[in-house]
Amino acid sequence: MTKKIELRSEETKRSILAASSKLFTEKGFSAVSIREIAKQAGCSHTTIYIYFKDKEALLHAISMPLLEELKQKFQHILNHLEQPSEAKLYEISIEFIHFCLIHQSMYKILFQTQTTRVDEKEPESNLNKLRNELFELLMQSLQKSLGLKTESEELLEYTRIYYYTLQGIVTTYSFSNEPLNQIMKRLNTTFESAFEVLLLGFKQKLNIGVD
Amino acid sequence: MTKKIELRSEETKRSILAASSKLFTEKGFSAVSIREIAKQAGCSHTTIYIYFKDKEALLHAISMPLLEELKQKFQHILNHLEQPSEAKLYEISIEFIHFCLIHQSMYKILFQTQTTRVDEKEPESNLNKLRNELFELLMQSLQKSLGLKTESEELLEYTRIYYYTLQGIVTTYSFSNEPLNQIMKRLNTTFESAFEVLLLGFKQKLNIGVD
Amino acid sequence: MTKKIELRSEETKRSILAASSKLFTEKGFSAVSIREIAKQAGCSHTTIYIYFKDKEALLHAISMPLLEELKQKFQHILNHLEQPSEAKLYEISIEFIHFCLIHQSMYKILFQTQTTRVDEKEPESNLNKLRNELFELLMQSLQKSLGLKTESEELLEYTRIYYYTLQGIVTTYSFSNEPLNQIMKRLNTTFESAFEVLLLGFKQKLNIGVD
Amino acid sequence: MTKKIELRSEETKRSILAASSKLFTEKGFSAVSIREIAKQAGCSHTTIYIYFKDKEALLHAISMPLLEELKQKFQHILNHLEQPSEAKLYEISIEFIHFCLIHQSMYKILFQTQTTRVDEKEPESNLNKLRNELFELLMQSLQKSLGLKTESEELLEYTRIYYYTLQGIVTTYSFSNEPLNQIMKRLNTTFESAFEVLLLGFKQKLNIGVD
DNA sequence: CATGAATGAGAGTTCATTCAT
DNA sequence: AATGAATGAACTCTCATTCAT
Repeated sequence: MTKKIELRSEETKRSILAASSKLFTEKGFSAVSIREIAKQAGCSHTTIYIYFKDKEALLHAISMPLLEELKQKFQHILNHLEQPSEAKLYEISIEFIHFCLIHQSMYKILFQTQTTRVDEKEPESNLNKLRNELFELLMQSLQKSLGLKTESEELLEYTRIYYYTLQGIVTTYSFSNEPLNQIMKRLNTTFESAFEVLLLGFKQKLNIGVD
Repeated sequence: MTKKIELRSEETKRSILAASSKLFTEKGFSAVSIREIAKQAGCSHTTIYIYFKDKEALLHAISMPLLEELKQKFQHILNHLEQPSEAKLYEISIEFIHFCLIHQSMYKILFQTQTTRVDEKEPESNLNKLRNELFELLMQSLQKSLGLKTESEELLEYTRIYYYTLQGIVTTYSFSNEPLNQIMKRLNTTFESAFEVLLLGFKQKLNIGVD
Repeated sequence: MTKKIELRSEETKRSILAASSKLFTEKGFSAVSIREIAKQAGCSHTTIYIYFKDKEALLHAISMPLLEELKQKFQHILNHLEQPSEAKLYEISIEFIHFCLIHQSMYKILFQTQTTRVDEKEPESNLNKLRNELFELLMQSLQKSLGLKTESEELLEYTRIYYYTLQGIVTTYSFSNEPLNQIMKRLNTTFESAFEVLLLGFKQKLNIGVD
Repeated sequence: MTKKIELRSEETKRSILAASSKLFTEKGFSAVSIREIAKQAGCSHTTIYIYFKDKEALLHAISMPLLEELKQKFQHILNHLEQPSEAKLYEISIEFIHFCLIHQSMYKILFQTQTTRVDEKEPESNLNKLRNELFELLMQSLQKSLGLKTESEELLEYTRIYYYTLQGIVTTYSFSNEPLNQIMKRLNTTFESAFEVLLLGFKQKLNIGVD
């Protein structure tokens, strides 16, 4: 009996999450109204308030699985693919860019929002934790590409630089109206070049430092 | 006689601009209401409509001088400072980052908004023009640092890459709550390193290409 | 359970319709504000937007039943009354004039507004359809009074002329401040005469045409 | 000295009147703003308030000359044209219809508004006086066409009926979006027919009455 | 668990009008 | 005589949210 209800409840919650995810991604957080989400989710707008304190809580609930998904992609590339380290780094990077451009309007929230709400401890720190994990994976990949020691100062620094460039690319291309495919194509050549430049720079700088 | 009035009018307009500038910067464009601006400016909200067609017009009126100011800083560094090219590029970059972080929430509008309003030609294209000019100045500075030919393909590509990194840094640090001074300090070491890496990378890649 | 709620909802909707109807009739469409309606209806102004998309939708919701009612009166006179055709025509006409004068300020909307909104097909075309049906009934009545063929050119023309005169009477008397009863009385003699003149004219013209 | 100023003043007033007249005619009274008039008149909107108490006063100041103009056309047709009486009546009628359709949006004010404002005695009664004079001229023309006695009861009644039809035609065609030329063409055949019908009816009724 | 009903706050914008000059 | 500056009231409409059921 109760199980049935619980199941239904779960389902409703999931459909709300799916709807918000879709809409936020398409139109951006503040451009989507609660009623719109409810309509898409096939429930009343009041129902949303049963599961989520407010609009922002909903947002955070969405962010997690998205980032989780990205993390798994990263891990898969790192662990299950038979490729040289650099190729893996390249692939991870493209994956990251692609992911950010797909979730254009969520992007800001996913990567840039300060997790301010301290009252509800858990969800925020979790989000932060995930972000850090993604960064760690990127670092790990860069480390292998450059043959650096695991915990060196340089590694952290270089990863940051690398990460900035990725972010910069995303922000720049974020506001184009072209379809994603085209953007990714146009972007590919530029990124390839950027990738080369950065790796060359890193290596060169390491050599100099050694001297 | 009339001068007094004109002066008062000018003052009102200025106070509106100052208020909007402040508020937009603090809270972002759409989070600020016309009435809020009026209160801050010390006038009625209808008065704003005397001077500016609508909210967006107000925004553009603010954007232009800001970018103009930045452009002049760029030009000053490029033309009037006695420094090696690389030092100039470095300084321009820091200036750019600093500027973007000061105008945090305006940033998006200043650099990332598609200029959609095509009906009224002037204001928008002017904004775009300014943006391009800023990019040109950056390109020019990079060109001199790398000793490249003025219109080479590589130059454009490298400038893009360089610009991405700047953007990336800005976006990353944009959402910190630290005071600007501290951010700039923290950021300085990282950027110094990034700067080195990029230039090394560019040069290396040019050499390889030559071979 | 739910029935109670539904009933309340229905009641609210009805009270909104009643209020708008009253106010529009008294003061004219654009002179009435949504908040005014809400106050009269005893609800918040936002509630109105729950039931009606916007002000215009509200207007149409009012118009339809009114015209429907008039149409039924027409039909009742035509079909259920034992009277000579001319008497029926006379009665229909008086009914029409009466109706228009009761709904003074709605009059313009009911009969004269171009139905511009083409995007949402239904409501508008329905209104137009109703208008045409009323005209058809009038035509039918005139046809029987004159003994004309159903689809003749003359019939259409004469109905137009007849309709103009009705409209003219309404417009003329529309702006008097007298109570409706008195107007109708004053108007009666004049209309009786107009009725005679027109019918005589029509018949005479038909005879001449025949010769 | 003073004369020059007075002249200028007169001129300003005239330009305001001209502007309002044009705009009211084009867009209707309430759709025109004071500022719009001022712009068209080439003066400040505050200037308007020097000459006219408020928007409505402006409206009444415009009405008079317009009606005056129409009256003169009527008189010209009646007195200076060499045509049979019926032709003159026809022409007057067409003139009337034409006038009303040109001044579409003023129409309501010109012919239908109750002159309520009693505080300023003069202008209103003048407007009413003019309206009556126009009606008188129409009556006079009809009287000659029917060969009736000047002050007969029938004449008044028939003129009313005739006037209703004119009004009805105007109201009906008022809301078309076609250009005036086309409307007048379409309207011509219908009116010709209506004219015939009415005159035939009048004459017939007179004959019957005599018998 | 879920919902329709209802709301207050607030958004941008326009208006006729007044005041000081 | 004429004006630019400035205002308050009002407009339609949207929103996130709460309440009673």
